[in-house]
Amino acid sequence: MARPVEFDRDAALDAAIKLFWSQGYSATPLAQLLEGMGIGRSSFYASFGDKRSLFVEVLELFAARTQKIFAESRRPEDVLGTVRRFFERTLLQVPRSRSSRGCLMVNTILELAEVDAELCAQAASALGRMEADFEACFAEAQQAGRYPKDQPAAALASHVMLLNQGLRVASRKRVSRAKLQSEIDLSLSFLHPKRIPS
Amino acid sequence: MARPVEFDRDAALDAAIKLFWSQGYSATPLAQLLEGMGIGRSSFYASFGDKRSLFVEVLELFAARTQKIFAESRRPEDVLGTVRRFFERTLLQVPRSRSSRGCLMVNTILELAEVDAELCAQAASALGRMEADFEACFAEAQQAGRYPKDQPAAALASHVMLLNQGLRVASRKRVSRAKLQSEIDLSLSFLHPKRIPS
DNA sequence: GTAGTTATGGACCGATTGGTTCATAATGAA
DNA sequence: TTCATTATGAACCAATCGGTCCATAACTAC
Repeated sequence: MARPVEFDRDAALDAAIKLFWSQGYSATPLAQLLEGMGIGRSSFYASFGDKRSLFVEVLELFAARTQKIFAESRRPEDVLGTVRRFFERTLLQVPRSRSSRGCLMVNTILELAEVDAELCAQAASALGRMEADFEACFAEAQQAGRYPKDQPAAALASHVMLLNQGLRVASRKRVSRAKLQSEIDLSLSFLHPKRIPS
Repeated sequence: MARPVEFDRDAALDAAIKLFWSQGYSATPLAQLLEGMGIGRSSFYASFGDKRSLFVEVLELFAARTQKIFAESRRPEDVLGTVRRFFERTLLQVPRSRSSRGCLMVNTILELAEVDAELCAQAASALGRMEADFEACFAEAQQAGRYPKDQPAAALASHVMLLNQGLRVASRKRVSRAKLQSEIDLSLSFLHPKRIPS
C-alpha cells in the first residue's frame, strides 16, 4: 500500500556492526555509516531512528551473535574445552581483520565508561550474561565431579571473563596469531586441575 | 627578557592526564582541556602545540609514572609479590575515581586502534616495556631457582600483561573493590608454583 | 486512471569541532 | 623610558558533527 523499502535491513545492520566494531561509536561519523550501509540519510533516520539507537541495536545484535558462538562452543562434559573453543573460534578461526577488532562490548565499555553510562551498562550487562553462562558451565562440572571445588564457580567464570577481556585487548594491538594461541594455551593450562596425590 | 608564563606547566599536564585518562582522546574536547588546565587557547597552542601533541606528551608521562610504580613495587627476591603489589597499588590502594579510569595505554589502544596507528603504537610500545620488565623479573627468579622453568619467562610476562589488561577493563566497569581483590588473588594463585612431589 | 501511504534524495540547519589571527599585556635589557 | 620579546585573551575561521525538512518517487488499493 506504499513504497517498499529498497535496502536490505540486515545487510545494512551488518555494515554498521563492522564500522562500530572496528572504529568505535564516536569515531564513526554518520556519513560513513550511510556510505557503508548503502542508504541515504532519510532512510537511515526512518529505519533506525538515530545514531545512538542504531548503536543500541548493533550492540544487542553483537551480543546475541557472541552468545550464539558460545552456545555452539559449549560441550557439557568439557568446561575447559568450551572455554578454549570459544576463544579459538572468536580469535583464531576468523580472518585477522575480524579478530583485530576485539570485542564490541569490551571496546564500548572502555570508550564510553565516562561518556554514556547507559550504553556502557548495556555492554556490561551483555558481558554479565556471558559470565553467568560460564559460571553455569563450571558449576555443572563441579557438581559432576569433573572439576575441583576449591574455587567457587563464580570466581572461575569471573577469571575467564578477565582472560577474555585481556585477550580482546591483545588482539586489538595486532599481535600475531601464534602469540594469541600461546596466550590461550598458557591461560588454560593454569585453569587445568592439578592432580595432587592425596 | 619577555613576558613570563603565568601557569604551572606540570599542573596543566596533570589536569590533561586526568581528562584524557577518564574520557579518552576524541571524547575530550579542546574547550574542556583548556578549562581543566586553566589556560587560554593561545597559551595552549604556544606551549603544547596541538591537541594531538599534548596527548603524545600525556601518554609518555603516564607511561613513565606507571613504570615508576612498577619500579617501586619490584622486589628482586619475590616475583609474584612484585606483580601483586603492582596490581594492588594501581587498582586498590587508590581512590575509586582513579582506579575506575583503567590504564591510559590500554584505553588508547582500544579507542584508536583503527583510527590513529601512531598513537596506538606509542601506547603499545609503553605496554611492551612493561612486559619486558616483568619478563626480566621472571627470568631472574627462574635463574635463581625461585620459580619453575617449565614456562618461558616471556610467556609468563605476557600472561601477566593479559591479566593487567583484563583487570583494567574490569576496573572501568566499576566492579567492587572486593571483586577486583578476589580477581587478583585468584589470578596470582594460578601463577603460584604447585609443588608436585617428585 | 486517482488517492493514500511510505521511502528516498538533497538541501538545509544550528551546534560543536580543532585551529588561527591579532591586538594587547607583561616582562627584561638598553 | 623605550624597545624587543613573549604570553595572553578574544574574536574569528572553515570543517565537520548529528539531525531535520520537504518535494518527489514508488508503490497498493480502489
